[in-house]
Amino acid sequence: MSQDPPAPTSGLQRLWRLDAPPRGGRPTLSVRRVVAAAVELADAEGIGAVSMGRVAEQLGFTTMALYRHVAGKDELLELMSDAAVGEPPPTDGAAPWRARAHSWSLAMLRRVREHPWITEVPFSTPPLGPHRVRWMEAGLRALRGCALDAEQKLAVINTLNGIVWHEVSLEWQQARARDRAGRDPAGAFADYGRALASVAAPERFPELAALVADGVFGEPDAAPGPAGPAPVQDFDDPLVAFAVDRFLDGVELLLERQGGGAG
Amino acid sequence: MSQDPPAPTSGLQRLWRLDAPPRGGRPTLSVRRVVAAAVELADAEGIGAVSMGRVAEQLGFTTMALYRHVAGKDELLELMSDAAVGEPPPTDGAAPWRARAHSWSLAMLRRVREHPWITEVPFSTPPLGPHRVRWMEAGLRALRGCALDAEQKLAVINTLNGIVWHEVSLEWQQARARDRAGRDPAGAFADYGRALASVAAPERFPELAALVADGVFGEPDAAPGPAGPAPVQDFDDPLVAFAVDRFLDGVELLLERQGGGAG
DNA sequence: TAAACCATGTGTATCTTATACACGTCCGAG
DNA sequence: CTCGGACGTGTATAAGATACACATGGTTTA
Repeated sequence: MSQDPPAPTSGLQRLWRLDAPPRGGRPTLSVRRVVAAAVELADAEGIGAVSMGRVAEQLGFTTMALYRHVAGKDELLELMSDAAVGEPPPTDGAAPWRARAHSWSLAMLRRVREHPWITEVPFSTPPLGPHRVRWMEAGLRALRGCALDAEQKLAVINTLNGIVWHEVSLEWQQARARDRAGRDPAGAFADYGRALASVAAPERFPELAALVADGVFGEPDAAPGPAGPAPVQDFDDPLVAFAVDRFLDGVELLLERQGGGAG
Repeated sequence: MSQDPPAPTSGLQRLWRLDAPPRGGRPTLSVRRVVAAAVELADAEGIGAVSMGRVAEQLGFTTMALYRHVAGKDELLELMSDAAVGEPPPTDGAAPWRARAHSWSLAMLRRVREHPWITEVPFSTPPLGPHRVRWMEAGLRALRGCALDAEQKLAVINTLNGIVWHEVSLEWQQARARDRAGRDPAGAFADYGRALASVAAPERFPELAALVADGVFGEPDAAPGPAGPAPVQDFDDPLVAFAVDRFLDGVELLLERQGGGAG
């Protein structure tokens, strides 16, 4: 009755106490290992493949063993996505805020791309995990010296986050559509461009049709082969970079208008 | 063999053919009705509540009846989210692109807010439904007369989308956290602010702690009552508006730099 | 050192859901 | 009038989450 008052936040606590020393005895399983296995599984086969059973199997334990370490699947998902974003990179104290914000965004982009399934996890909670919180802190630190008020800073990092997540989410969906087409040549279009083309009648969707014709979604004359391996484009960021840069330009502009210079 | 070649895209087709005339005879159930019922359910109780069974019950049919009209739950979800975004508002031909883009974003924001569960639907496909596509078209139309190239226009509307969705997603998560706290006063924090406060130790998270202290996440001295009904803030958009405006400012700036004026 | 404890795993049972299949029915076409 | 197909129904199956009660071995306590 002394060491652990049930505390109103078991969930949150678990989120932050991954390292609680193994309490009773043999430290075979652990939250860390469970989460790690789950993340690995998701990386390999998507969140769809993450079931309590599969994770347990991966670890060589029974399904129910997991419940000794996580409250349930929801909590596991929360832990997974927090773990997957991992640690933010250090903030370059010398760089101006603009450059720091930019690289913070790109770092996040890369991280999320490594675990694209994060974008599919149905979050039930706003970001409260230790890693997420550390990214927030890092983002705010990046904006130090920028003359925005607290609310605006928060809006800035939220927006950057939104841009990045949305982008990865789209990439991911397209990639999936692509390889669904690979597996089942009859069931889906080889790529988003072709699908859009089939659907965007030029009379009703002139603008869209023009984009498609422009090849913005991929060359329309790319081999329509039954199930080409689809050369995984690795546009390393032009699209996101565009968005991030425009947004940050806008923020800079605001600062200039407001105060004349950077605080 | 004349009216409906099986076509490689039954899914896509169903997405676009909601109005196919009732083929055989009595038009009791229909894709429309199924989707409508599902949307209603999701609006009322969240996507979590949407199961084939519940939807069927809602309509007074058996679960299996639904399968005559949709291929399965995934397709239903796709149809639902397309239906939920609905029709984009008309484009104001007279307004400048900037204003049009702005109101397009706000229209989308409002729409998504009406059906916040959309942000939780695990998309397996890039946007191909008729409504989604119409929103894209509308977005592009809004950008007509703006001297961006095709790719950039696409990036702009994607970004605006990302900003909006991410925002709604956050609002939604916070709202849920809030009323989870209401239901189970011990299980979660009354609000995000308090939760963050409990977690963001000032020594390790100075920036964040400052924000929290600033009351950016809600006043820290708000009654910590066991389950206050939590005055649902209705910031109609200041945060999103900030993001959208900054971004569009950035785009304008780019155009000025590029060409001197708007095409 | 012996006894009690408790954290950890296990096995089994249950409940919810999605979905395959086969059957009956009623409509309109020939 | 009869046949075929669209539409609903009912039943069966399988996956998955999770509650519960029990076994076990190290830790702690008397």
